[in-house]
Amino acid sequence: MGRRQLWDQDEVLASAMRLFRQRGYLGASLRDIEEATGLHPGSLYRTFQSKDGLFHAALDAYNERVVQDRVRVHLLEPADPLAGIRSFFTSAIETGAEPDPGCLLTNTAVESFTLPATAAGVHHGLAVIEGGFADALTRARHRGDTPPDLDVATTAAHLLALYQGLLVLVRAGLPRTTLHSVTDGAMASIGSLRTVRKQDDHE
Amino acid sequence: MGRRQLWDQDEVLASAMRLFRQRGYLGASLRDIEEATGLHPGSLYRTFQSKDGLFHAALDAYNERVVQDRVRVHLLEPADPLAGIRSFFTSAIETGAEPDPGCLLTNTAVESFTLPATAAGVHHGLAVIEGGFADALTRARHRGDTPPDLDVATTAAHLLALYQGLLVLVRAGLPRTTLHSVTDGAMASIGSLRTVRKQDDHE
DNA sequence: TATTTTTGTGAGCAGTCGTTCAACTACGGA
DNA sequence: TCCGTAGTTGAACGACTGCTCACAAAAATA
Repeated sequence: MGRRQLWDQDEVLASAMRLFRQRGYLGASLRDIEEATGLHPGSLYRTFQSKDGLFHAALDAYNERVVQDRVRVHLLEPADPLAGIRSFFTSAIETGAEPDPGCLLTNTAVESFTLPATAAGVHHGLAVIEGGFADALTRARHRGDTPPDLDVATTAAHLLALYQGLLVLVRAGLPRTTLHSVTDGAMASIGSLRTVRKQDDHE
Repeated sequence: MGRRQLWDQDEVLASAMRLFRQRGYLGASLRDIEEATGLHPGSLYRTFQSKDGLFHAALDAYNERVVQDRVRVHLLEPADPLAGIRSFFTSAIETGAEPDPGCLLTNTAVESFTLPATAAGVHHGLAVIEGGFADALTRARHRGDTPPDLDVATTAAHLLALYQGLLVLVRAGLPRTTLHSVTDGAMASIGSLRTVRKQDDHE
């Protein structure tokens, strides 16, 4: 059935993902992509149709691999959900990369919000993170680690915003101490959001 | 002393600022800038030396006008500091512009972190916001609106991260209801951060 | 008025952008 | 072995990029 493909699609997407995280969509030229992936334009366009196509494939791969993995490891699986939430935050700070590539979702939301197909990918990734927070919070509540009337949904949205904000500050290059105090604030703020319904507040 | 300048520098910087907020640094071409400001390249380069130069001037103007104004109006001046903090958040949601241009600091931190001169401008703007939060929190504590042992510095960093995260979610185009619940979370979380050190806190 | 000094104008430069495509290479089936 | 098919290669395209500069226009000075 003809010649075999010489390259691995997962590897190529991983390289493209790395490049887009560091330089952004507009900042990564096709020459850069060529160098990073080792693919010549012909092969690239045969498979992904366009730069947009490659970007969306990379964004999907980011959601399916990086985001889902991180959510599973830190938010869904740990026996201690609150400790998991904390490690979810701290692991975003200590990436080791310099300069920090940040999160492709954050960067994409801010940079290329105009492309409509992109918005869907970003929304999906954010929803996965928010869902992970909600799951961890629900489990923490059942364990008695939070107030019983914790407003899980609102707290999950709150943590999502805090996490995205942390990634902005990471990207801005703020000192580690500041970033860690944001994590401390995130953990401390869990439990401050109760369901408003009946106020039976005793403490 | 020669011919007079026909254009107003503040107006030009305001137009450039608007364009950079919407499209980003890389997304705004010099032809776009020409159209937005009404300036021809010759005048632009005579005054600002380069596209970078114009961008930095626009970033400085953003810090000095937009950021400082917002901080003063919502965080420094209101008699009720907590209400001011709330309005600081909600006013970032209801901008009326579509799509929302977001915050030039957030966008710049994420997009063009490589340019070193840019980092200084971003850091400065973020510090102004954080300082505004700290001022409002201190005043709220003196009024008895927060626990007396509120950790002002950490809470200010916490609110800064939340605010930046909110701007990311705004830019991602999440529904208003989600954004408002982030604001609710921000307000509820104030007071959850106490000073850890065991000390004689009377005030 | 003539001269000097500053600013405005926009055609045009060299380089880069995303993209195409014709020639070439390797594989399966006849 | 030869053909049909799928994949690879890289030169080249028009459009666009940031930027320059020779020239025109207007104000201050002589």
